[in-house]
Amino acid sequence: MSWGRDEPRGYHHGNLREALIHAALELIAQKGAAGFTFADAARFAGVSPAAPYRHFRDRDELMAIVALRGFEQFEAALARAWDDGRPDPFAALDRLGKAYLEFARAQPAFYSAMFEAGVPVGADPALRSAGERAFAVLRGAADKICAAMPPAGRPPALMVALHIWAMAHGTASLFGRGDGARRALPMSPAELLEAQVLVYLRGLGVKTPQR
Amino acid sequence: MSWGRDEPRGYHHGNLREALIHAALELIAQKGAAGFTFADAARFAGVSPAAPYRHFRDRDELMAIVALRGFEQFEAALARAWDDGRPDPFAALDRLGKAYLEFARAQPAFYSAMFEAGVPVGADPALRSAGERAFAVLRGAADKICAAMPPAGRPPALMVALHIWAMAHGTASLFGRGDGARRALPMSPAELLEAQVLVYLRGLGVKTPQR
DNA sequence: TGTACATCAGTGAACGCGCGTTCACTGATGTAC
DNA sequence: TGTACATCAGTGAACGCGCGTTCACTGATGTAC
Repeated sequence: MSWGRDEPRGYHHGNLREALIHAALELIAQKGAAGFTFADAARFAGVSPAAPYRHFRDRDELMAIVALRGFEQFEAALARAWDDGRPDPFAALDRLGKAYLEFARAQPAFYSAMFEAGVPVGADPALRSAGERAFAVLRGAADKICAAMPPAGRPPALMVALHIWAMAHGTASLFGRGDGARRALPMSPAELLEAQVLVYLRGLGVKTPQR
Repeated sequence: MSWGRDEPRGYHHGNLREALIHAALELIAQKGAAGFTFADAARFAGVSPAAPYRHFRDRDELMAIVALRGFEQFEAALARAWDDGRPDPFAALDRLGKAYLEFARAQPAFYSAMFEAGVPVGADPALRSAGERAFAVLRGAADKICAAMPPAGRPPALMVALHIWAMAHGTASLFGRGDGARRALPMSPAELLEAQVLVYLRGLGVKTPQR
C-alpha cells in the first residue's frame, strides 16, 4: 500500500480522508497517541494544515474514527479466529486468545486509540456499538463454552465472557505490546494466556480436551 | 493537606519539589497524562515557569518520578493488603485483589504514570526496580498459594503470579478506572475479580475454603 | 552577638516554535443543457 | 459534443496561543569568623 506523501498528485488528493486515517495510525504507532497532532497528520499526508478540516471537525474526531475502525477490525479478527467455535469451542477459544494478543501486538495504534488514549467510547453511539460488537464475539464464545458444560453448576456466560476479556486484556497490556514496556518473561504472552485460560476452564469444571 | 497555590509564601517556596509532584498528580487526574505540561505544574504550584527547572530536568523526568512514587505506594498498598498471607493465603489474596483495584480507582494519576503514559519503565534502573518490588508482593503471594497445594502437580509460582497480575490488571483497566470509560456491568469490578480468581484457584486444584 | 559572604531557589522577561484555526482564494471535477 | 456554471477539495497566508527553555537577576538562607 502507498498512503505516503511520496508520489506526485494534482490539486485534489483523491482520498484524503483515508490518507489521514492512515497517517494517524502511522504516527500513533511511531510516537504514541499523546504525541500525535492534527498538523502532523496533514504533513504526513502531504497536504496543507487546513486540508484536514474538510474531513474532520478536529483531532478528537479523527481519533474517534481511528478507534471506531479499530473496533471494527478487532471484531473481524476475533470473529475470524473464533470461526463459530469450530472444530470445538476449546480449540477455537485458544485461537481467539492468540488473535487478541496478536491484534494488540501488530496494531498498537488501533489498540491505544481503543483502550488507552482516553477516547470517550461511551459517549459516541457508533463507537459504543462497535465496541459492543467486538465484545459480542467474546460473549458468543462464552456462550458455547458454557453450553458445553453440564447444566448443573453452569456459570453465567456473561461473567465468563468478562473474565476471558480481562485475562486477554491484562496479558496483552502488561506483556504483549510492541513498545518498550515489555518485561522479561519465562514464556511468551501467548503461552501465558493459554495456560491461564486452561486453568480457568478447569476451574469452571469444563472437561478440557487432552492436548 | 494543602499543596495548592492559595496560601501566601515568601520568595522561597520551601518544598517546591514535592509541590510539583503533587501538582502533577492533580493535573494528570484532572486532564489525563497527555494533557499535563511542565508549565501547568508550575502554575498550579504558584511559581514561575522557570522554577521547576531547579528540580527536574524536564517534564519526562517529573513523570518518571511520579511513576516511581506510584510504584512505591502501590507496593505498600499491596503489601498492607497481603499482610504476609494472614490469616490464610486465600483470604489475603482476596484482599490483595481488592487493593489492586482500589489503587487503580483511587489513584488514577499514579496508575496512568505507571502503566499507560508510556514512561519507559525498563530504561531507568530505579523505576525498574520499584516496579519489580511491587511485583514481588504478587510473587510472594503466589509462593504461599502454591505452597498450600500438594507437591505433586504444583504449578510454577512465577506463572501463577503473572496470571494473578494479568487478571487484576485486566479487570482494573477495563472496568475499574475512575474515568468515563467505564462500562455497565452486572457486578462490581471487585466481585468480578474475586469470582475470577476463585475459579482460577479451583482450576489449579487448590482446596478453596468454603466462604 | 553581629557582620560579611557564599550558596541557593525562584523571578520575570524574552525567544523561537509548532499547533489549532480561520479566511478568502483557486484549481479541479462534475453536471445541465 | 461542447460550453457555462455550480460544487467541491485543497491552498497558503495569517493569527493568537501556550509551551519549553535560557538568562542574568535578586531575595532569602545559612555559615564562618
